[in-house]
Amino acid sequence: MNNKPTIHDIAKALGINSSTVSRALNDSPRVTQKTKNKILAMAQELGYQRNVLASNLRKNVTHTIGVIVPRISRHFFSSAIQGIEETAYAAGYNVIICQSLEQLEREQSIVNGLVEKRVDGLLISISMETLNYDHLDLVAKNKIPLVFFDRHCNIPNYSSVIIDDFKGGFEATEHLIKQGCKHIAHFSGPKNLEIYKNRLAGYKAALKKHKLTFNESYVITSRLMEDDGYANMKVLIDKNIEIDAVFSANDMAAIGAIKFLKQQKIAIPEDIAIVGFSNEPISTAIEPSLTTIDQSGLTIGKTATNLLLNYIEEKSIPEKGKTVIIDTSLLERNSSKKE
Amino acid sequence: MNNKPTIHDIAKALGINSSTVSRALNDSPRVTQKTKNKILAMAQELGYQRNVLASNLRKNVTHTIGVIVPRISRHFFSSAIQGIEETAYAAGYNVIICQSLEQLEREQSIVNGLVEKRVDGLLISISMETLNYDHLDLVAKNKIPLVFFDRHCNIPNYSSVIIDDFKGGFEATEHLIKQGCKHIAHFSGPKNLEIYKNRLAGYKAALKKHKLTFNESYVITSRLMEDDGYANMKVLIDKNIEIDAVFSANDMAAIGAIKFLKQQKIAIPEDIAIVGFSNEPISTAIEPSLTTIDQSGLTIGKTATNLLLNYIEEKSIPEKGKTVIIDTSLLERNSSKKE
DNA sequence: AATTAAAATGCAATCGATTGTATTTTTGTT
DNA sequence: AACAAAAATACAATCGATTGCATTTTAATT
Repeated sequence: MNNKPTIHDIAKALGINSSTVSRALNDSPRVTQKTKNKILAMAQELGYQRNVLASNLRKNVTHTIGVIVPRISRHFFSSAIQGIEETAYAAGYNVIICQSLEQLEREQSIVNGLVEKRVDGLLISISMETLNYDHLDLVAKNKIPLVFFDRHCNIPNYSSVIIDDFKGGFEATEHLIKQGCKHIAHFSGPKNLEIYKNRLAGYKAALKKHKLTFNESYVITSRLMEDDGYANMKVLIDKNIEIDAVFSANDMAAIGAIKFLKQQKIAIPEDIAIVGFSNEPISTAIEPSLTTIDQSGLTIGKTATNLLLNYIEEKSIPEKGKTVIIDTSLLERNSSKKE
Repeated sequence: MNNKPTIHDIAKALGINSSTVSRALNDSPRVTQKTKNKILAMAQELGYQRNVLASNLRKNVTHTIGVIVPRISRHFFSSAIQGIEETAYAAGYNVIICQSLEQLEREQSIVNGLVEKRVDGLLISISMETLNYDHLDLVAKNKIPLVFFDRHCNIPNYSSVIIDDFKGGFEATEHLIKQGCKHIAHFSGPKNLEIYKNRLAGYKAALKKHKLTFNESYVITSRLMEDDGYANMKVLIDKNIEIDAVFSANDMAAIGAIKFLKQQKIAIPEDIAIVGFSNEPISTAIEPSLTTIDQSGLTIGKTATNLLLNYIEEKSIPEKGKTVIIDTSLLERNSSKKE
């Protein structure tokens, strides 16, 4: 039986019109308190629950925001999602989470599905494969507000909430230089992602400032999984490339490198110092503990959601998106402190 | 302008009826291929997208499943969510994620909201505060299929996907006994959660099997955060309670204990051996690496979702829920291996 | 008491797709 | 060519809430 009570049932039971019931339930000033009380009591009695589907259809909203991340289980993303969910929930919005799994095709189909679902807004951290942005045209065409977080695109119309990757890369590298390192390798990620471009740029800038020459062969690009870090480190050692430090663009690859070095009994930080990026929880547990750049997913998620909710409630998408930069800080730990 | 084309626009443009358009778009056999082609072409031309809201209202489905977890960013839950999302996505369902943040009140209000949203099914891992289940009556009343995962309730009507906590607790403890430990403490979690009751029961059973006496004062109950583990360990040491091992009901508390012991320069595992539970990624990074019980969130998430999807598609909720038990295994690492 | 303004409620269309039934068109048979 | 059967399409109600406009009721004023 699908006999969930509707406003019509309430109306009939009270001998009044369903429009009045609707208004009463929405606490409209057009209904007397007396009638409201009667209606509320009857709603309670019948166990009425608003049919959100019908309401949403009529009002053409969903109070739902779509979130696309590469992978939920990555710590950074799950903390960002935590921040997103908390902020959205407080504002009365639900969150639909989808994973691109780093695949462009999946990302495209997800965007399509979410637009079809009529989400009120979108938060996206793009996949490593995302080189073209045609799938976002649909979002623009439907005037759905969109905010990038962390992994953003360089499209002027959209807003982004990101961290200062350049500064992070710069500080990480400068820190190594101050420890006396002169030959600093860099593990970088896919070049279509701005974050990795910027971390690399920060690295280069720090070298330049301290008059160290940039050496192309010191930069190894990979997908920055733990295994990649391990393999990268192995390549550097096997090829006998003379380095005394590594700045890895994320923690996982740094951990991989540390594991390889420990196996080879190469001293960290004495022989090779390591700095990561992101402050994953694992970075405090590994030995030596990993120096890294703190990047609060929670803060990024909250900020991005607040920005998006603003656009949604104002019902206007700005001509020119703005970029909010969340500050980062260097956490000095044992993998790089030489004194 | 809200001029998204509807089936009526397509119908008008072709001089046919919108019901035919609807059937064509749903690939009904009641429409000729010729007409279908015309309609599909026109839909393409107008940039038509189905209004899922209207469709859902009419069909009284949402193709959405609601997921409630205590906290997204906990690694176990984020992997479970990853499994849930992947399975749901493959079946054409979206996933709304909500966090109880371990608060009963929040859990209640979330359940309410999701029922109101007319989710097709629910996956829940209950909060530490959840002692009464009245809020689930609404779910039953609305005949919404519900599957618990990991943190389940002992309500016979519902299905659960859980791991064999008893066996895990038993194996963890027996492993310590086989290493020669005779005074094994246990860090337990809130007693309203079946998982902690069962892990404790496994612990007791192993003691009994090996003729070790169970000592009430060896069991410390807390919320099992890292800080709790640290504090628990401190209490044991400060009180001079003579123990040679700890079985912690989760990894985080075990890590806290390790950190305290390392500070006190107490040797692990020689003086005190440690076993955790869950195989968090951090457990391989800590030194000594943590012996633990492997518990695949991904598998649990996938299994629970498949079970739920079955109930949803069969449109029947079984009288008696079933319990699926996912196997666990002991991962012997350095925090407990004495030889 | 009559009049009018204001407040409360009712009416009916609407959001867009779906679907049971009715009608029209096509196809096949003699 | 006539007719029945089958196939294709059209009609209209429906899902449940919302909302502009119309009508009724109440309150205020003279």
